[in-house]
Amino acid sequence: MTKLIDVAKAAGVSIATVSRVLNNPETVNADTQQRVQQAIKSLNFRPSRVAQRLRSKGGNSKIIGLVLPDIQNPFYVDVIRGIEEVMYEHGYAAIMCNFAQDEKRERLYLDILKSESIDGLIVAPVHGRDQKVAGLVLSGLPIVCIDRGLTGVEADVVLVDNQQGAYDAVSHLIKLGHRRIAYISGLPQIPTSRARLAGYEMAFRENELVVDEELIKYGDSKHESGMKLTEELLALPTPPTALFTGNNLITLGALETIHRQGLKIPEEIALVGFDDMYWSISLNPPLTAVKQPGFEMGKRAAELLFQRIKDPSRPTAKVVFDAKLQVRSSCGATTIKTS
Amino acid sequence: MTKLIDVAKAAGVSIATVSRVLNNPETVNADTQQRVQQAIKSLNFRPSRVAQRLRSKGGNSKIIGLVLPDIQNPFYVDVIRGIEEVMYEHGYAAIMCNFAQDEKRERLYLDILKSESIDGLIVAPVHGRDQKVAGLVLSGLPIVCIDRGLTGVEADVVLVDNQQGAYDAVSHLIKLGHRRIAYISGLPQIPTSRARLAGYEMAFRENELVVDEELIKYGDSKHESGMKLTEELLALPTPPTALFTGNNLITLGALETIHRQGLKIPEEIALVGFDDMYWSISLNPPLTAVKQPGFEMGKRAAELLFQRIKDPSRPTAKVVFDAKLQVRSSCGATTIKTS
DNA sequence: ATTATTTATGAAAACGTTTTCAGTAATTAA
DNA sequence: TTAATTACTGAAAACGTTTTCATAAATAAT
Repeated sequence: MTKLIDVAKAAGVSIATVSRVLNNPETVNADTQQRVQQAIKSLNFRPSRVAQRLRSKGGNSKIIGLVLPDIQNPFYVDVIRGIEEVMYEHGYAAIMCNFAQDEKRERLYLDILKSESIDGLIVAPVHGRDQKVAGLVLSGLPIVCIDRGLTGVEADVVLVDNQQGAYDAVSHLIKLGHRRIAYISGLPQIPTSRARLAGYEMAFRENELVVDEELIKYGDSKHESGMKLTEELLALPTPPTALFTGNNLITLGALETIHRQGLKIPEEIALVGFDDMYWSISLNPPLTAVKQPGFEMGKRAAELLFQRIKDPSRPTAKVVFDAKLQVRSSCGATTIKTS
Repeated sequence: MTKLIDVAKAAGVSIATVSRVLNNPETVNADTQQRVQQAIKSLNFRPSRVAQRLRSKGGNSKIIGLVLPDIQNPFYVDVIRGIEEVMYEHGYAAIMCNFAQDEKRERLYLDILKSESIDGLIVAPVHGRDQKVAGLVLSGLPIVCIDRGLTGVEADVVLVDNQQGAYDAVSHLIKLGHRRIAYISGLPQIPTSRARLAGYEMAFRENELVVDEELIKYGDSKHESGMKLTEELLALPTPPTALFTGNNLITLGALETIHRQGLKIPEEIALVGFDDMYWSISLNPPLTAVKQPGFEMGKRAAELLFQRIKDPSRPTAKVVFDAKLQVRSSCGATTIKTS
């Protein structure tokens, strides 16, 4: 690795001058500058980011942390892509930490990131009262939360109106005549799970229907749990006529169980999922789903993070995107009216 | 941030001793050790990885780089999960770089990683003669290639027998009676695209059939290109009776086009894809596909990387996994025999 | 012509570790 | 009892930057 001193020698200046050419070119004489630039180019010099980070901490180490619950969920992949898009433009790199919905793992990653002296952090906290993340916010590290906010501490957050999205989905099912609508939730401690439940309940309330508690199931937001809970629901004495699934992976699990049991969608069981995928149209049947703009959310989060890195004292922002119902064919009118 | 000196003061020792307790506990007296450990705990001290990395370069900075072509492709997501699994066990973090099949972007990320003093790198090079990656290998950085090897330079590599996988897929179609089988390839410069083409051609040759060049299309390995090229194929005077798609995303694109045109699978057009997804069974129809064990590949790559970090001189390894055809219902017998 | 100001540069400290080297205290060998 | 090891520990250098401070040269002001 060529370093500052090599360039300095080649250009016949001190390392301070080389550093200045790199960071404050205007403070150095034009032809010295030229000589240094030349040396830099010919030696193909690139400053060590590690040394940079060690020396000048806070705000120009060009690396951020990314802490997400589940990289297997296409929604978060979209988020990552959005974040990466704007990171790349700024010459930033990201340390990716996938904590798989496991709080212990999240903690470990946060510790690592802390000791990596990152400039900032984008995180979807395990739950709203995540002390570890809250502590980092308080410590002054620029942080923006995505998908889920933090209660009790001020922090930027980018998310979707989950309650509204769920409400729309369930209302749609109700309008189609469904009355026994099950909700397969993700982990109950995740704020989005609760918000979506609230939307579900709101739809029932507004239609003067009562929710049957046995139709609400809690899982762990993964494919397997979607499969298993769907089995349980279908095994009920009076099974639901429609399913509202709490996220992407649950939806796919539910689909698998339904197909394995040879049930017809939507004739025998209707399905609406939270989270759309660009290939939802190719599912069997094309899936009706609530779409979150993951890519845009990621971009927005990254932009907010840069803003905060630049100006740590700016007031916190809460960006709420719309969740839009994409109607396809997985939830036609019910044949088994139960009202 | 509490640092070595704080712990040292609290324990009444020098920073050297604290460092030793951390790295070579056996060299320090038992009760001193205890005192230091106590101080570490009570101050909640964690060494700065940045300083560690700057000081002792090569092999214990606990961070690696991850350079992949397309995070949107579920195959790479599996790979990442596998890698992450073993990274996590070792307390390593990964800087994730998604170069989106763009060589310029790959180069920039590699430069960044270099100046981050990573311990090692797992990469799927843009193409076999990737000079940038080759240069890094030559420079002595521990590297393992995944999904695609490097020609002309010795490096560890983990991949799948692409030719065999493609051969199996196309043979299967031929056995079902198909003769006009199209191949939608990803970017031709990607080694896997070529290996899969070779498998395709081999299947034809072994069955004493000739390939019709107009049925081979090259795209950019993404969803859109899968859609577009499928349209082109279907618009042919005598369209193919079966499609072999070169990767995940192309398959989904093809599916979308086929559905939009209202064609029946497999009656009007059969489909076999390269890359399976765990939800392939929920597609319409359940997809027959060649499955790569992405998760295992990722784990293996990470293990190889650790081995090489420990012993940079060990001979390079080439790990070839099997690609297994998962037969589902997207490619029944053809009705339009053309032989 | 002298002083004050500006411009351009370098020397050296600092960031937080690891590691070498040397030295002291304790143990063993003679 | 003295010499030779051995076991611990600390001082200081090193990693590659950025930045402060001082200084020399050049310019402007008197």
